[in-house]
Amino acid sequence: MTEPVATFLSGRPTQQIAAELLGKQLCLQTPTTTLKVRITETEAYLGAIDAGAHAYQNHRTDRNQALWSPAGTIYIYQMRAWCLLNIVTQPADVPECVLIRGVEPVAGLATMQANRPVALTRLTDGPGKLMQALGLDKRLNGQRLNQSDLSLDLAAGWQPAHVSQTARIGIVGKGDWSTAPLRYYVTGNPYVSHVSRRSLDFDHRGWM
DNA sequence: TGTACGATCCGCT
DNA sequence: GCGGATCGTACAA
Repeated sequence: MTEPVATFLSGRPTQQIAAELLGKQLCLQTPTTTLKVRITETEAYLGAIDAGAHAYQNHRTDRNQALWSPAGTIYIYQMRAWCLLNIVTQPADVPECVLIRGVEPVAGLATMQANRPVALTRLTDGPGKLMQALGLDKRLNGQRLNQSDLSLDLAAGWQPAHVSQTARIGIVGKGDWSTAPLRYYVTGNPYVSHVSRRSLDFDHRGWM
């Protein structure tokens, strides 16, 4: 992992990292092209204390062991028929992460639409959808950002005009953790899950 | 706009 | 078996 990314991911709470990842650019090197996307929606998962997290009470399995690796490690797991992308955010043995729930296409749109032939507005507005559009699966699980085909390019980021903060999606029956405001998204951006089409900013898509 | 349901993998009972 | 950090289709209003 290159030094700027290590610095970005170190020494701050996972909630703050989740918020600041909005607008940052992810790059995926494929055999034929480079796919680029900007992050529009994230969720923070706070490890051992978080009843909504896979690492709750340090519960460790074959599936989630990447969470105990250092910040910058990629954690991908399968949910039903879909794979979901997370970035580990804390030092080794602190199993916190950020789930990437939405991204806005920047480059390689034709490849993404070939991977996922749906309308543009539904291409990457969900955690499983964006993985299908990028053509990713569990093979990247346990690898590291910027030391694999997937990298975080901090220099190319955009700035959200406004960030919305809500409860996480799909965390049901987990007490206060079901309502904790740990989901962050670029207000008005169309590439965000579970937003009504009427509330979108068609001029700037929520960017400054 | 919303609710219901099946697809289909992993971890638990 | 059952349920989950999901998604697409079917169907109702």
